[in-house]
Amino acid sequence: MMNNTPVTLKFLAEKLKMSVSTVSKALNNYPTINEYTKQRVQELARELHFLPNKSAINLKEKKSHLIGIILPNLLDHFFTRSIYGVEQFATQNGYNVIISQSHDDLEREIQSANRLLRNRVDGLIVAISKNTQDFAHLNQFENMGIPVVYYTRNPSFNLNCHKVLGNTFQGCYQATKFLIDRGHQKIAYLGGPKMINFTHDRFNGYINALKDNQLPFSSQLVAYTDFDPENTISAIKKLFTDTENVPTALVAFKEPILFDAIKYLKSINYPNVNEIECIGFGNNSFISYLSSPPIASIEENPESVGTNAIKLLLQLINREIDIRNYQKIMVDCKLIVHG
Amino acid sequence: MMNNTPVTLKFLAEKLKMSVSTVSKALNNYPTINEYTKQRVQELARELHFLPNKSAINLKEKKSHLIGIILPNLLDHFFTRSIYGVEQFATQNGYNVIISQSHDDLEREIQSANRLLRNRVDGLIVAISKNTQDFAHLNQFENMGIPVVYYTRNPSFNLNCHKVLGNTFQGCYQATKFLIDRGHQKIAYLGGPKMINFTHDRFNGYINALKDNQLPFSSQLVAYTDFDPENTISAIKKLFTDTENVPTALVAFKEPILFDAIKYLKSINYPNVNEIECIGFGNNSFISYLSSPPIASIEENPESVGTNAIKLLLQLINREIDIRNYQKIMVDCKLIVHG
DNA sequence: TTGTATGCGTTATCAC
DNA sequence: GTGATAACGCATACAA
Repeated sequence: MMNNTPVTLKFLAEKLKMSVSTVSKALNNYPTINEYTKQRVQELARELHFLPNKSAINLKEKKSHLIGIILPNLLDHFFTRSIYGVEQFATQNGYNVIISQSHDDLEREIQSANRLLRNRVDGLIVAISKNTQDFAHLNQFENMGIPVVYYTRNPSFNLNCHKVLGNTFQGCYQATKFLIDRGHQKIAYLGGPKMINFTHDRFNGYINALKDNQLPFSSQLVAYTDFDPENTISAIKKLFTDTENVPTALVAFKEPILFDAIKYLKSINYPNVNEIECIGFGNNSFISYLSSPPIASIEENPESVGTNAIKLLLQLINREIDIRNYQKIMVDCKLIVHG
Repeated sequence: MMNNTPVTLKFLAEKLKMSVSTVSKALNNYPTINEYTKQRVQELARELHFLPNKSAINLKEKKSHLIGIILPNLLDHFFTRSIYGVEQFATQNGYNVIISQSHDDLEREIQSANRLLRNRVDGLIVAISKNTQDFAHLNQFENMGIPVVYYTRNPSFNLNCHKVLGNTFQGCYQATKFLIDRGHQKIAYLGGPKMINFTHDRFNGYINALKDNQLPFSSQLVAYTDFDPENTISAIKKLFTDTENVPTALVAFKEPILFDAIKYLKSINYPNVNEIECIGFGNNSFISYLSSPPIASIEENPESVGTNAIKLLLQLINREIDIRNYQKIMVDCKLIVHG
């Protein structure tokens, strides 16, 4: 059952007493090749389970057919779901996807980037770590003519890069508006790491919803954290200790962080925790298991973000869009009301 | 900044007025090459950012340096965590990992397998779908001399394949024993799909723990489900309706399914739900957010399962272990008591 | 309609 | 110490 001599074009050619190029053309359905010849070649190829050697094709075409993707963490369902969109479309177009996790660590992100570069990926999709401020390791790619698409997390100050983003402004606006419409006057905002664009757009959505509905803004109602539960607790303490200015609702930049917040409030027996109406980004499937779930979630449509990223990347790879013609694509969020 | 002529060995050779082979040897630190020559070559290579062409090397070495991995779903933290172990070790050894999700669907698993075969992966790691009973699509690999390692989910009846498994017998035994030691007499067992080896080992662990502790077995206390919440509800109905034989504790084959079960019991206002002591496989990080969390979890050490799988696979690829010398590796579980 | 020759970028064998 | 040459497997321009 196990073949020792590999089945190559040459091998087929010898068996068929034809030239290698005829075999090659026959398999690739060249119009100049005789029908009968094609049949003979294709039949033998099938019979001997001929598989074209991908490395040889890659060498010839000067392509690896590999797409690199760097992201912080696959335990975050946003990224896992975004992968789904990427793989789907990449696969359909003959590309394989190599996933590399940075664990939100700059050093590992740099290593991932260098490794993917050495492996000559044809394009890169990246969600930067929370510490990424210098982009030399990512700029290498464009300098070699390899397109890069930043998705979700990206250098917000930089216009000279391709971006695919969730429209977190709109998402946050909608969430805040929803809470206002339910009669809340004191809506707290719990924001994420300031380095990355986690913060600005969402915060602006929050602010604008307040303004558009004639609610006053109070800096007492805003606090920032990151992915460390300790910092979330500090932030929550800040928001909920001023007894004269107690929030009755809360918008958080990310769902697990919101859960940490609620967990803390419960742990200190904060009065009427269940009456605080909360909304976070994510729409995590675990919500259905929570005893006091958020009243709604901001669905970020990660699959769509992923699909848009890979579609743009392939257009750049295929030179359908010039690599210097920087694109920005926004994917709308959707408010999902629970229960 | 953007190079148009690619930096190849030939290009370097011309610049340096040397032969291509000398440049190649210099870069690979051949002992026969003059020290000064090496320096000149390596310096220019660094200066011009020379990157050896992976496709050419792959062609020469008859390797793709690609590892394929087929698994049901990345939303399952077990698999996501197992990936971590795989990637870590694969990367260190110069391999890239291509992940392919079957979504527990046989048809998609077959497509994934064929795609990975076409891409000539050097080895395959696979957790089969819940419907996989025919293995032709996976046997292709071994027939071409490409090693396959089954991990976690595998054809339990088949000894002629390489396996890396969590020791679910031991995990389930430990969990059941733990509940017995806490005084429970009626411990229910909620098992998974019967096709795959989800079931046998765990069930045996349960049974053996009962037996070793002189507790009677009752088929009333055993029910089976899969990943469909509907079926879980049916199973739970079976377990908790016989009022004379009501379980006071429950062991479940997978944590999210356990959560579905508890959620259902709560939804029907089952009396004293919080007093039912539950244990499931997984040790999901979301547990800390649950108001009535399981009393303990069976930690399956997925990272270690992944690491063992890739280590075995690389040994097979490198012919350090004969491909017909079938290996079976067990990774112990650990009972994690919460709170 | 088919075959010959060349090149993709690298490594390895053998001369020199 | 260094260099010419072949080979890996495939695709294609050109010749026949």
